[in-house]
Amino acid sequence: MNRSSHLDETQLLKHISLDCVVFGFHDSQLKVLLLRMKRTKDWALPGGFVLLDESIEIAASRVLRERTGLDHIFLKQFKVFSSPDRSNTNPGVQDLLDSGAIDDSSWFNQRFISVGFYALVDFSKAEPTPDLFSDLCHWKSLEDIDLLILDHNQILDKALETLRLQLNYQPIGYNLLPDRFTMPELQKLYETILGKELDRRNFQRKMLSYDILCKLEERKTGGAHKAPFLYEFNLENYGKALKHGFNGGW
Amino acid sequence: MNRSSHLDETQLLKHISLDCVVFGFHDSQLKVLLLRMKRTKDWALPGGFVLLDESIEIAASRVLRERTGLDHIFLKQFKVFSSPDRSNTNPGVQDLLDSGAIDDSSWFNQRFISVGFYALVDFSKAEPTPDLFSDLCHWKSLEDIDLLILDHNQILDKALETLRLQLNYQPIGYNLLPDRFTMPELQKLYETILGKELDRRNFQRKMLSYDILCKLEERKTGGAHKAPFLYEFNLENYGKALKHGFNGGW
DNA sequence: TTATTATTGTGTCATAAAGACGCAATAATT
DNA sequence: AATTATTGCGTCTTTATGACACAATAATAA
Repeated sequence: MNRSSHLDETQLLKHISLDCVVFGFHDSQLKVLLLRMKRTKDWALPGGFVLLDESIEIAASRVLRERTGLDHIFLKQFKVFSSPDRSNTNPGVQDLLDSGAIDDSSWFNQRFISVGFYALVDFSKAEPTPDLFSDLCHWKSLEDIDLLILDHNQILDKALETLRLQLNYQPIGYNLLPDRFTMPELQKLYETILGKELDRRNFQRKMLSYDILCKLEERKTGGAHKAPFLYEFNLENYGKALKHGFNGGW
Repeated sequence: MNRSSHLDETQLLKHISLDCVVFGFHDSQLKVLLLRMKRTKDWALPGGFVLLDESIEIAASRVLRERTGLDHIFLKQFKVFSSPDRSNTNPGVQDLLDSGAIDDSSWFNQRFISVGFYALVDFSKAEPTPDLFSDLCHWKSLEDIDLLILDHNQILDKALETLRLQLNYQPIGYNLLPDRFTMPELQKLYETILGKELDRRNFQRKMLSYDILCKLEERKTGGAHKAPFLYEFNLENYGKALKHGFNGGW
């Protein structure tokens, strides 16, 4: 999908699509970017197709640029969804066609194999923007999400599972938090992703041991209690940690 | 690809292929299954295409069944390779066409996005079998592999990287070793995958702590020295470990 | 202005995991 | 029967994790 008002199918690779699970963090909640389909009002993950001269990664970052206004988003493939009947589950392609939500049946009627990506973005910087087929683009809290079109619930679940796994061997936060943040904020992010509470003091000890944080002189005032220090990521070490991973194991 | 003598392109999903990095373990070495192209004698990873009614996983297991004679192989997607010029690297599609290695130019001339899988198989049980386009199917030691067609070197490297990562949070061995094995054999497998030596006693302690092994009464005789005990995997716990993973971290 | 309150900064102690290494037992070979 | 390389099992030290104590403090309430 591009910014123009219609799909130029001749420029797209057939049978291949991509879907993005875009995570943001706000009000101590994990949010996901969703689109509402114009006519059926069904909700869907942002997605798109691959131009003839694009890699799938380039296509995904183009789609995300269109949906969020952001460039250089953290983006990772996590699974290919290819069940031959994936277009017939939940509100499926036939429902969308029947309802008129999709007017270009020849393109959408083909079988698609979809590459799932998850993305981590700074909630405060993204500007949610609908695509050609949707009238709304919104952040939704995980618990507020029910039925999505096609196999998008499955895609979302798998993305979350992958994100939780990633937490165990890679640093997270740089892409989801503002540049400067407090230790409690970082901890809350981890707790939200994991879905469980962590000990404040042990969390800080472990996080500091990774050597990816810079403690600033400044504190974050305005809260109702003792002002916590601000931190920022040490990008050099953060990058190394991303590359090499924590928890070697062996 | 199927067992018949030609490709029935009408039954295949266009633009989509899959490539498998099949790992085996033999003589204390990690091996990978490779095909030699009929005319160019270039080496390639086993791969194939997706039938109209198949998921990509089903297609991959079909391909592996054809290449190894084995069913229910451990198989995992690890990355999609989609660079628009991937068919023009190394010995690329054009070279294959020029040399006559491929006679069906209309099918192979399209752009493919390839889903990379890695597989773990019991070396002793597999029966390497060439496909339509190859005259040899062989196990090759990692260090003996040089230039492969297309982006297959890149695919192989990424598979190995993924396998090493997997070692840190999942059990490995059931798919690569015979049913009964000794602790030194299991250790050697880990050392080979990781490319480094491990302390014998610490390895055993850690491995036993996972509670996925059953120590048998019997020992493996025939070696030149003290006979080591035989072990087998406790499949129930092994399955749980696969599902839940080691090294929680948080 | 002072007391209150919830939260933050820092530290301790007990337990568990990981790393380094010692030594006797033993299966085939000399 | 002695030799040799390897295995089984253990110890000691260091590091990481889990659970919790207590003083400091920023906004708010009295």
